Amino acid sequence: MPRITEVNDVPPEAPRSRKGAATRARLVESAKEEFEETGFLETRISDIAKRAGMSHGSFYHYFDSKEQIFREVAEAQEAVLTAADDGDPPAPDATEFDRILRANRRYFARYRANGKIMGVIEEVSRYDTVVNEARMQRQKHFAERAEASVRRLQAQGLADLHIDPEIAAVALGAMIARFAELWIVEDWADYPFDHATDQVTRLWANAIGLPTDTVAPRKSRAPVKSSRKKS
Amino acid sequence: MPRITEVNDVPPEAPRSRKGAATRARLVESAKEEFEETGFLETRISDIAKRAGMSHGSFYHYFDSKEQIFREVAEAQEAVLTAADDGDPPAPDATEFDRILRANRRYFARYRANGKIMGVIEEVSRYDTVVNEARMQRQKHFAERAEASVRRLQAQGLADLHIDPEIAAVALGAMIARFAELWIVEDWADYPFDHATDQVTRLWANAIGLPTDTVAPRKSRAPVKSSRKKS
Amino acid sequence: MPRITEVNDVPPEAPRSRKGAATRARLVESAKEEFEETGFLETRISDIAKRAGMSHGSFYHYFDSKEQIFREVAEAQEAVLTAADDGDPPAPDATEFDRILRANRRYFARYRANGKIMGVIEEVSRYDTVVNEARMQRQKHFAERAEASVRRLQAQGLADLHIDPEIAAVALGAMIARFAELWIVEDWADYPFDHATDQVTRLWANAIGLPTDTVAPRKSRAPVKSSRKKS
Amino acid sequence: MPRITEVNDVPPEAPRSRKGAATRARLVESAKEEFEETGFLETRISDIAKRAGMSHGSFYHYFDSKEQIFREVAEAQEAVLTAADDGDPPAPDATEFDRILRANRRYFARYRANGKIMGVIEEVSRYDTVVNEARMQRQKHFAERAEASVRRLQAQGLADLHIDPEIAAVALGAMIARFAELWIVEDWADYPFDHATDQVTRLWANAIGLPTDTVAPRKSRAPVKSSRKKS
DNA sequence: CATGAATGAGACTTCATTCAT
DNA sequence: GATGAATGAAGTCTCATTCAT
Repeated sequence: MPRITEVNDVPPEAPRSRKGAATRARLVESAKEEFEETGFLETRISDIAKRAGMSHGSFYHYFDSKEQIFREVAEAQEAVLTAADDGDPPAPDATEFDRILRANRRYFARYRANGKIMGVIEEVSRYDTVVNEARMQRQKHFAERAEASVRRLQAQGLADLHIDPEIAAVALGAMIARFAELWIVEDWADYPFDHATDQVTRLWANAIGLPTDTVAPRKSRAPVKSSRKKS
Repeated sequence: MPRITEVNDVPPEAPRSRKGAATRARLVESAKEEFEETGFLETRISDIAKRAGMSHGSFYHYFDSKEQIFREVAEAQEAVLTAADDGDPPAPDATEFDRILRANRRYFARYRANGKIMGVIEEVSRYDTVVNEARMQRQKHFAERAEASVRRLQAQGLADLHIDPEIAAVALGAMIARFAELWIVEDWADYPFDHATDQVTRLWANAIGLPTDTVAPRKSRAPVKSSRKKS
Repeated sequence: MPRITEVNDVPPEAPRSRKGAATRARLVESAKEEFEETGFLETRISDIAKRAGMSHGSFYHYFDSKEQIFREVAEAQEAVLTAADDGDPPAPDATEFDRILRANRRYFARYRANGKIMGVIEEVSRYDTVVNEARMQRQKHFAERAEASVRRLQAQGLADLHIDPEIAAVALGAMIARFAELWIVEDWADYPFDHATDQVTRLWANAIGLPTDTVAPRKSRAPVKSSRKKS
Repeated sequence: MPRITEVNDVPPEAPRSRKGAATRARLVESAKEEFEETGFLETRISDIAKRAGMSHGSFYHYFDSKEQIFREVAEAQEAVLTAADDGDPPAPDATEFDRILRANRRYFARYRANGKIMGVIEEVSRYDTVVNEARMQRQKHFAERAEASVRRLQAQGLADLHIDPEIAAVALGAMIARFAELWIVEDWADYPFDHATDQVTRLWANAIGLPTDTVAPRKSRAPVKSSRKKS
């Protein structure tokens, strides 16, 4: 299991028949499930093939290695996380706080819907540079949007001018990402979804100096005593 | 390389002679270096032994497995990160902001001094529950201190009462931890140390509503154009 | 890739249609090219099929195995080497030496025109008895002609009676064959074609005691210093 | 089974203990036997290990691959063929013919004593450049000695000046080598050893114009009818 | 304590060959 | 005839771990 740092330059060609495409899709599906249940390192190629109902040799018609199929799984997942909004458009009179809240809620909801595989991606990104690259792209995607947002708010006099938008974007993005991992993958505690989302967004808003005066305290049950799961 | 989830209950007995203890220490030292250079998965036990200048088989006099020796390396590292303050005591008239800044600076400095191995710990913690446990202890260590701090500040009227101290502690700890990894391990950008430290602390302080009015803007070069390294 | 020692008794039926015959010919052609470029062992059936512009599975309509198609390629090649004279008939007053020279020149010229595949045949003949058999037939073909020639010359008083015609035929045939391989396949040295041909023929003639007095020294640049290529 | 063209740059280190050296020697011995009985391609690493009475994994302590161990076997064999004379020194009054005869007899005797492995070397040399290189070295060794010999005889007026010593050396060396292979490996015919040796030497001597007048016809049973084995 | 030889479980890969469409 | 998906036998190789010396 060598540390993977390069992409194979000659991946197996795309399937040429409808049946082949279906088989390939079945493999990706099975791979995702295996990775979720068994983790990356423990998953064997023959497990994936067996789950997809075919011989292990068939795997090699479609993928060169476990790394390669994982990258496909991971990329699909990253795409889900960074996909454009999929719900109702925000109310026209939504506050800035609401906009941020909405984005965070979407992120956490999507993360939670795929917690298992997200954990595996976090793992693999540490030793597969290709996967790491994809993860960094996601990070960057969010960081850029956040940075632009901070600059805009600063220009509008709504955010603290002492804040460096670039660092703020990275640090707050880090907060969201790592909080999601701790909360959902590591099972750190089982905060109520809305409460945690609201609180984290409040931290974000405060951090950049966005006034939250207008924000009703929400029945936010804080301060709660503790919902911690692990000591 | 099975996913490790249990600690071996019968570790090799502690070395009895002085020479044995020295040999053991040499192994730990060599292991750390190998892990830093090669990563956990790629490092072989024989590499560690060779670097320590001894034969392959001798390793087993001191450790049961690569996992076991890694845990020792990782625990030493976690201890360094959470060690009590090692510098001059804070000035008696230090502001609350300064106290937080001081803690963050210490954390980043220590993290930076051991960036390589921290990255490997992040990796391994994803598939070795013992290592993960140690990492979670660190997280918890910081979270508890942060939570207590927030509660105290709220009680003193210095922090936003809408903030849930528990979630704030976890989220802000996550921000610090992940920002450190991105900045130092992932080499996301090369922010000047003091500037980044100051900015992140400012975000923290703002987040909990700690007044920063009294804080001189510092020659914080913000807003900077960009110091990003990777696109 | 088992050592092949038997011929499959039920080869695929000969193609029935014109199109089939053309396809089959295309395969043989492609196979020869692949073998020349890649060698026998490294060539895969799918390489041959791909080069012939058809799918992998189609190969089996025409041939049972890589060995079988190689035999066809090799036999065609052997046939070329042993084919009857193709040029002008020898001058009626040609000397015996000239007759031998003419035969050798023809052999070397044909060998050289197909050096690549000849090398592969030499290789494969070592582990495919069918190919070896064909090669031995060629050897025997030349040996028989040579033996008859020696006997005739001995009867005419033109050759040394101490020479055993059978052994002479084999040994001199071996000399020609192996010299060709060294010179052309192994690239031992780049002797001028006419010079080498002349010299080797002279050795042959001398060996059997055929008088070469009548042979003009030819502008044979011998003794040359050296034209060796490899040390 | 890739076509091998390069030597591994990091071969397993030499055995460090007496026992290891013995084991290694046992492997080489077993490998030679397996190659002789089964041929190179058909021999599996586990066959070699099993014959040497050890697990297949142990093989990898000493060699990286089948190719590597074969090279060692082949080199030892080439060394045998080119070793200095091992018998009684030639009589001081030996004729030039006798000297050549003696060399040829030695070569054939050694070749015959190792016919099986010589055949395998011939095979492997076609697809392993390292083995081929060793074989070419042997060829060159003989060619150089022969060339020097021809030049000397020419200078002494004992050899035909029309002969190019370089080409003669290569061609006559080729004759000896290939005749040995046909005779001994290919089992072309079972010529009596002395008769064949004598005849081939006579061809050699004649070829370069070395007078053989003084040579008693020897009870050379030539001309024999035929001793051919294969049609 | 130290050595390094020996083991063997376990996974990976290739590719000739079959066969349903 | 042609296609290309599917199979699985067969062999390779690694390396953690044991153990006799």
